[in-house]
Amino acid sequence: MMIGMPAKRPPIPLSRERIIDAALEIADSQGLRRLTMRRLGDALQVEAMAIYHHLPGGKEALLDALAQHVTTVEVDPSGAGSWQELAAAWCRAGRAALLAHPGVLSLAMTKPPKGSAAATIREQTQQLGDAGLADPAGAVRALRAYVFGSVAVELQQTGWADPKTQPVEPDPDGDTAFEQGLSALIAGLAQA
Amino acid sequence: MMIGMPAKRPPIPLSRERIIDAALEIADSQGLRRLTMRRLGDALQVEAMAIYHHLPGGKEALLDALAQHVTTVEVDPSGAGSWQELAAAWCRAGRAALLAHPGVLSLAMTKPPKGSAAATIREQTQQLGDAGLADPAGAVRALRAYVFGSVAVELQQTGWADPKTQPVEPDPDGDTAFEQGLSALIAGLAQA
DNA sequence: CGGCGCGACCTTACTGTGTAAAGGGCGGCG
DNA sequence: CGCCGCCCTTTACACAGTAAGGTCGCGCCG
Repeated sequence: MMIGMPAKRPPIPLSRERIIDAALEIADSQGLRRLTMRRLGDALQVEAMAIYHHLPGGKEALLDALAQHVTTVEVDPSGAGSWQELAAAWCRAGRAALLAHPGVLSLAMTKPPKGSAAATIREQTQQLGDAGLADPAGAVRALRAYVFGSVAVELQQTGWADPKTQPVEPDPDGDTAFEQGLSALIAGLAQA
Repeated sequence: MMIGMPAKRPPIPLSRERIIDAALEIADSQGLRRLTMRRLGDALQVEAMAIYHHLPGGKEALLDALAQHVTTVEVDPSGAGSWQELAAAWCRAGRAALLAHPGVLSLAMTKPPKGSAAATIREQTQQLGDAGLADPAGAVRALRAYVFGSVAVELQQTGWADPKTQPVEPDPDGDTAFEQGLSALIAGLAQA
């Protein structure tokens, strides 16, 4: 009797997009360590091995894709009057993308940028150069460093990983701390 | 015949210190993903389970210890004439400690600081406050962010993880890039 | 000097994980 | 109607972390 046979075809047909979204949700809600092929399969109502069909390269490729996802942003340069504003806009966008998925921050910082992530960096460099900044490559490097570090420190202090530990005194919230350091950095870059 | 019996006692008696050192070496040379209890045991000429005796808490505790190890530094404030110099000294020390063990950077940035790592932060804040800086907490936060991010970006660009990928143009070496951004940040903090 | 207790290490065993390999079944094309 | 190819599942294996319990050797007490 074929009545109760477990549907061979999944409810909706699985795609790279869906896989990455589900992976992000698991990583964010339960931590990277608990992001597992089988668990990911469960979330997608599919056996773990089905994932390999849409993501050749297995888990390594998945992690690369996640890193890429949170380091790919776009900024419209037309809204900025000066390179300072433009730089700030890029930094805020970058920070927002990283903060949106705290679970994969360590991947974003560790994995070398490829594909769209590398393209993002090139675009940012291009725009800042066009906006009149001398040595845009150096500036982008410093700005990226600050954005990465800021988000890392912010997540540390909000005690995102590990429950228990955060006996640090009440900070100013992350936003204002970020803006303060950011304007300091940009001011410093101006007189370089 | 007791001649060939595998020595029950290891050549040298295993200690928390030795465990952490061996773990750092494995993580640096082969990557965090290959740092395994059994492999660590092999490196120490011991079965994996022996480690648990000296490191209650297992792998989680080990990773915490590693993170702590690369975020614990000391700086002698007597050599600095201004808070600017002092801040720079702290940043250089922090960067050196992180660069010394690239394999565990992601842990250092992810895990909330505990124990000696937290003490390091408190000490830095204290010293900068004593040196006349207003809002030392905010400054330390910004500086730490920049140091973390700088090292991350530097390791990305030297292609530390993943072989293949680093089609970025030849950068200025990490040292000078770091110093440039650092002086920019400190200059910006001065006029805040 | 003989036993003995205890701490450092080992053995075994179980659950989970990544992934290669091979097996289905459902849709469409001839 | 039969067959093929795509997606997904099944099965299998090497290796991960770690709980439980065994074993050896050292040092201490009598």
